[in-house]
Amino acid sequence: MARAPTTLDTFAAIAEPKRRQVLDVMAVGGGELAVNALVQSLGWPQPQVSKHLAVLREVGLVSVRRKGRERMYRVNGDQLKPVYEWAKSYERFWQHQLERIKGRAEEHARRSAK
Amino acid sequence: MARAPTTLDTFAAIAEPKRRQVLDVMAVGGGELAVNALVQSLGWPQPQVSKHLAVLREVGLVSVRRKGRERMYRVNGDQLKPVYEWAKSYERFWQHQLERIKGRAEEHARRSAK
DNA sequence: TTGACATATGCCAATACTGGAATATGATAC
DNA sequence: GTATCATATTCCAGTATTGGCATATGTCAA
Repeated sequence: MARAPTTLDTFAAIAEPKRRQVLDVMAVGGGELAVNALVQSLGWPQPQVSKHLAVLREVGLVSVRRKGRERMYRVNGDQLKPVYEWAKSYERFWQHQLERIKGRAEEHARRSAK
Repeated sequence: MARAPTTLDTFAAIAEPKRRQVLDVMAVGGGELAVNALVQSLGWPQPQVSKHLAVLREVGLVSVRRKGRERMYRVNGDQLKPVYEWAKSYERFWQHQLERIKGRAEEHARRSAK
């Protein structure tokens, strides 16, 4: 057996740093952006941009609209809400700084001892 | 050329559904949990649990403490804050969606009232 | 020491993901 | 029609990741 579910979901989609970058550029743009505009902004090969957009589209993180021979992409933030909610449910855990420091020190000691 | 950066970061760590499950069980527990307790709760083979814990440890999502021959794991929610912040920065994109739904509902109500 | 318990690690096979280049599709303009 | 622009898709190679099993490490108890 092998690589597990790989359910192509939102979490998997945003695991790729480049995909987050794509979303970030689109967010700054605010409205719609053509693929070419993204290619310009990001400086990546066009097929690479298109492929990342395809993944984002499949999980519903972006939506597309045809406009002449261009395709206008728009962020669909809706799909990020579950991520937000999930992370937020751990809010109570990010206040115990003493605990964190202690844990890190132990981890470091463990690794150095090897 | 291959599988890209794969910078083993927080986003990649939580991309695995099972890893989120591990965190969720630990969060419900509230405090510390031994590996065996996780194995019991999850019903997975022990090596699998240990390996997922190792990944979570490497990115700092959990911390470990020795207690006799057990290892007590604890959620380190601190590392989830960046995820929370990033998703939150897209808040306006899902509020926008809400506005649109609200607008449509009002429109519908107005038409029904006629 | 020996043995049992708790956890981590190493090795392997299978797979799925990414980037790259070439090519296909689709739409406009001439 | 043909040429050109904009974007998507296909095929490929390389690699990272996962699960499964076996085994190693580490700790306590008798």
